[in-house]
Amino acid sequence: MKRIIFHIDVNNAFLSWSALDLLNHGSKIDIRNTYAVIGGDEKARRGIVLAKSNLCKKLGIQTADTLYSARKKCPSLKIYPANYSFYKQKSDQLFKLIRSYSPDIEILSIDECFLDYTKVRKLYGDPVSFAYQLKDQIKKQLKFTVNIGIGENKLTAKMASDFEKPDKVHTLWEEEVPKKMFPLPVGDLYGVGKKSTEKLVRLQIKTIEDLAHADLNFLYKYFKNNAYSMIEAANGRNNEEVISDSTDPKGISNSTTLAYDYTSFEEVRPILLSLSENVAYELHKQKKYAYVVAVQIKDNFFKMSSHQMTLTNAINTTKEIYEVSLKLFQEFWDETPIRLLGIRLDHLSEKPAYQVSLFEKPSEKKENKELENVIFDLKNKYGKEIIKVATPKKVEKKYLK
DNA sequence: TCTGGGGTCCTAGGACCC
DNA sequence: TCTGGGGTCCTAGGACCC
Repeated sequence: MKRIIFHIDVNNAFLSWSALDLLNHGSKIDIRNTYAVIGGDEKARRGIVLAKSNLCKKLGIQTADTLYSARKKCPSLKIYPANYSFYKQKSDQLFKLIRSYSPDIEILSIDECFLDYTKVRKLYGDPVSFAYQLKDQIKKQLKFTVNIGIGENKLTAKMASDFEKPDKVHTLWEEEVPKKMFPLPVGDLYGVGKKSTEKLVRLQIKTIEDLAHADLNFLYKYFKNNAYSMIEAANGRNNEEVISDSTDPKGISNSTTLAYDYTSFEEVRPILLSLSENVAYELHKQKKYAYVVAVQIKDNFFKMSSHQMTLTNAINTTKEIYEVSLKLFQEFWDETPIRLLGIRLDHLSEKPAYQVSLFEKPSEKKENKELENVIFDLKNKYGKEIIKVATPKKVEKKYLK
């Protein structure tokens, strides 16, 4: 049986939502109709474009451009900071509205989801008219616009929502693939990024049509197992299911770009501590333990590297994560100046699988965990900022004892 | 005042085991 | 008296996504 899949995507999500936030706070202008971007803090070396208005897009400003280059393209550019907690509210409102029509939605990111229309078609009728109705209801109730793409699978639905914007409904049915998708540059295909595009173009594969008709054996030499799925996608074929039950995350990470390059272990320690605390808090919220701890470094040449360790017993406290990350850091840092530091937890488990070692005092361990549970529960109840680290030094002392 | 942060999935090579 | 082979786990890096 043929499926009908929707992909619903908020137009310029962060910028649209910030526009509402500003209007709520008495702004006279709607930044959606101006030369505006949402951008990071340049002084903190986070100066990139997170979202742009359509006017900016016309000037060639792209997401992830440096603000420096964006300003060159548009000297009168206005830059606004991101407001993630407000974005989360808007996102929740959007998914709640969509769920009121069907629980079968798969959330891809803060501003987009798939909806399997196949099962609710009998209730709501023609998919295209329903999509228009849904899009208009979102605009009316939530005051921002979306694009809705409709296809027989996730890939075509996703590609369709990316056609002309904003505030549009597009279909990409099987028979429309040659006309609507084949002429696009190969890099527009979902799953074909910068590196693959460069390689494909070198092989004279420039459009999605070129890729759709490419020889699998030939491409296999360059892309290995990815060659098959790339060709399938180019033909508009995909059989992934819409997965509505949100699956648990596979890992938890937290990283931070430093305001200047760090060159000493003393500078690094409090950062690792605070990263440890953040990931431990996330872990606590998910009631999980981690078997793998990794430390990530981006050096001042932008080279990323990481070092990880698999533990016999899964851990979950700040102290434990901090101790492991200190060890990992010391093992692999080659003293290159550091631009970014991160900690990632992997191989998460429901249980600690903890076996008390012969040489450990179990009571000490228990006390530490119980204290942290109290702290994290307070954070959950009253907000993350309720308990603040007094000074990194002091807390560090506590944890290192 | 140049380049974020949080994810997922895949691959290659080495260790280890039978 | 030249060095098997298959499976699994672990690590590091890379590509891609929003």
